[in-house]
Amino acid sequence: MSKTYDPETVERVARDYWGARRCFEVDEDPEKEKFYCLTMFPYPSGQLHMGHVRVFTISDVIARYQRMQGKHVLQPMGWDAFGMPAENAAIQRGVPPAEWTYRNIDYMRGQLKRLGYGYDWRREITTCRPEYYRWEQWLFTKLFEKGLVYRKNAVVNWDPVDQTVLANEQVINGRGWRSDAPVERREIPQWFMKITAYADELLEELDCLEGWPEPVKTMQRNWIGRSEGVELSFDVEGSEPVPVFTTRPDTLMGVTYMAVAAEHPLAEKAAAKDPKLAAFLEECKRTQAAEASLETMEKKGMPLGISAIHPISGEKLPLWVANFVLMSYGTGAIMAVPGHDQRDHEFAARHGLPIRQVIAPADGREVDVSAAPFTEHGILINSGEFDGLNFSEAFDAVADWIERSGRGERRVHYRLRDWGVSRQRYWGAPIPIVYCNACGAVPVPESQLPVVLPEDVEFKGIGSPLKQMPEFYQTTCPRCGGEAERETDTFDTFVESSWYFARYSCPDSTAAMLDEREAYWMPVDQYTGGIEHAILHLLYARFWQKLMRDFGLSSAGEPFTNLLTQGMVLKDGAKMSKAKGNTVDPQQLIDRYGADTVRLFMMFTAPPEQALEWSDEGVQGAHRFLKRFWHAVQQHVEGDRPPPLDPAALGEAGKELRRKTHRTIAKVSDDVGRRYTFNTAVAAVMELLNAVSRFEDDSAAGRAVVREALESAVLLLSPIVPHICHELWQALGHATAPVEERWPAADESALAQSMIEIVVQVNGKLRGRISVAADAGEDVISEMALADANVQRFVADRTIRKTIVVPGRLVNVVV
RNA sequence: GCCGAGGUGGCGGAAUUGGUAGACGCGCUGGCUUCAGGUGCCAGUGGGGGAAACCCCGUGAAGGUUCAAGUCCUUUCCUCGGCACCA
Repeated sequence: MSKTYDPETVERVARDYWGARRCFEVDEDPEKEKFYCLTMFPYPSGQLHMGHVRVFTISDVIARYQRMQGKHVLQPMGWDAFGMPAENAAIQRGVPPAEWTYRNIDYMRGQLKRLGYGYDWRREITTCRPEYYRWEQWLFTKLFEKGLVYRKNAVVNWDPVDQTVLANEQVINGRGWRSDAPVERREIPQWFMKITAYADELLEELDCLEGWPEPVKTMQRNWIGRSEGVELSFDVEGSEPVPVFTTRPDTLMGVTYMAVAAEHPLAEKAAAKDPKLAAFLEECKRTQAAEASLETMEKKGMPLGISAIHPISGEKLPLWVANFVLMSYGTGAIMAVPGHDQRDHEFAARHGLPIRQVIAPADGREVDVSAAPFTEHGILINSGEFDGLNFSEAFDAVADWIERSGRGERRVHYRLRDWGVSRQRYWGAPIPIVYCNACGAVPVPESQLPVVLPEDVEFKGIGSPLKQMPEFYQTTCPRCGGEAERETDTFDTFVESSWYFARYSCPDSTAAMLDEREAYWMPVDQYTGGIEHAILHLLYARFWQKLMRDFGLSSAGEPFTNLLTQGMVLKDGAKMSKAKGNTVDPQQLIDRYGADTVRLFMMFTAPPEQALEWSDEGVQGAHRFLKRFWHAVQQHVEGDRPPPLDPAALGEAGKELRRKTHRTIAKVSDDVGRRYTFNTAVAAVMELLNAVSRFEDDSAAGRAVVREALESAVLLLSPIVPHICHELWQALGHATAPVEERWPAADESALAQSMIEIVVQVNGKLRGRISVAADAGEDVISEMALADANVQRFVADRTIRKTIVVPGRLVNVVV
């Protein structure tokens, strides 16, 4: 064994060993317990960033640990290869998106191999390949037949200068990022998937996902946003009645005005005769479509000049158009109760509309609703026959009244909206639809799939190149054979990432989207990825899993049994990003220190769910530890090989080191296997190695204890720093490799201790420590505690009111 | 605005079930090694007092529950993330 630690060589040897033995290639084996360990696959942006290294290392540690538990572990890797950056690169550098993407994939694959991740590379998936996306096109056509997809108008950000649709990301302060022109909201026809048809199931099954973090489930629950209420119609002078949805029918008598969205037909009808109003609607349509900006902007509005009629009182209610009412939620119109709703109150205060109290606090408090709305549930007042009812009584009474009068009914609404999957972009999977003048929108038949995206394109950045390619869009109708045009929009890239996890089980299947191998591997046992995907990706993936189940492609209803969401990598307190210029290139660190140092730093610096603060000194510290580890083993193997360990022959110091070894095994097993706190696992092994370096018994028995400690440390660290552990394990005289070894088990007998330390408190403050027999009774312990000199000083002649003994931990004397 | 996470030494963090606050590492200080820089090794390191034994203070802020609170409750301040076309 070399005297100095040379990561470059050590890591090459380990990699070659794993590669030659195909250690990470797995096929279905019904005899063995499977473990499917997956990370969210990367977008091939060019090179790995620190966030990638972090998430892949976390997953690789779990996979390698599970392997050492004897499980049959699948860990695949692939590329989420469609997306906007490829188009931007094409515009900026004149490289076609496909070429740019494939080049990036080749480079990043090399980086992943260099980092030593245990992937089954035979299963690699690249989503921009027709053999992959043909199956999502296929499923889309099946969904079309079942009525689970449909086309309707939806709002996009439109850049009037570049004549193109902009992503929210490309809108900066309301202007196009390239043209700097004010962005407009424009309605265009787009394809939607009916995720709302699965809203209840997506919501209810969250309760069964015990392996998911509670915050993620809460976010999904809120996102789905199930609310029970009533839908009712208000008559309008000279117009059709306007339906509204409310979760607070108990506040019906507090309605003082009504408001509709700018896109609402009533608003547009009124604007036809009123240029000022038309200008206001234009202004609303120019502002950004993102919810965050809608919610924070001023509550602007204009009266439509017409009134609705209150269904009970017959009172006239002015109708307004308001920028905070969304056409996409509920009915696009609201009954406004300024006395008991925050937004209605702000709007009423700003526009001088009346505010009326109809709910009083149940505890009899006085509230002034003209100053601030009272939004809690309470007792009805000023509501005629409904006075005195509480929330649920009033809900039922008003809902019954509405249903009896035929004005509406109880309804469940969801915040969740159907998923718009159309993107007016080139670099995505073509939506497999043909438009025929005679037959309308016709799905492409299975025999004509895939609809292949042409990769050899000229890219100018104005609109989608597909619109300039008649050889792509000119076609014949699959139904009538007449002239027809293909859809030139492509899928949202979330479509590819909604089913790739299942496809890893059978990536080479040409006959079907999924085959019988899926049943062995799915669902994923451990899924790891960024918290930023807590809602959209994870919800869409759950939705697609249910679709695949309902088409008989899978028997699993949920795709991911356990979910780990890792934190971001920060530098100087901000997320590492090119825009902020605070990135650190992992490649430079690998070149300088080796993969193990980078992996160790990532695992040691913070627990996986927390944000990780970058530190150059921390990387050096990790490297220093690996050098110390190397030298500890190197020094040990230089001496004579010790005889087998005989626990009975050990002295006190030997027993102590052995106890430390087995305590460390127990702690690291728990930290890595259950808690996923890799930072404390590393810390525990560091403590063990510190104990080894302080241990001075160089006798045969002493060296045997040291050997056990070192061998344990090597196995315990091998999932985190696999290359160096591979080398050290063999240096310690083993013919095998850690990757083939079983995880060590703590020896209960080594943990036993005859004397333990107990802390003594007086009135909750630490005043002394005593050493007692491990099996001492409470009486003996409190007697010894009181005998302690320092404890005596604080007790003195005061009366002891109580003595609390916590076995094995502490005594608290209350005086 | 809504939703979610977080706030502990100079820094990253530990404290797993309400029971010794600061494990482990970084940094810093002193010493040894070295021509020197670096590396390596040893010791110290929350703040204040003390020669020491020890004592007082201390987990964003303010209250509360408890024999005992970083941990539970109430109020509050601040930071970060998501909000449907970034992936």
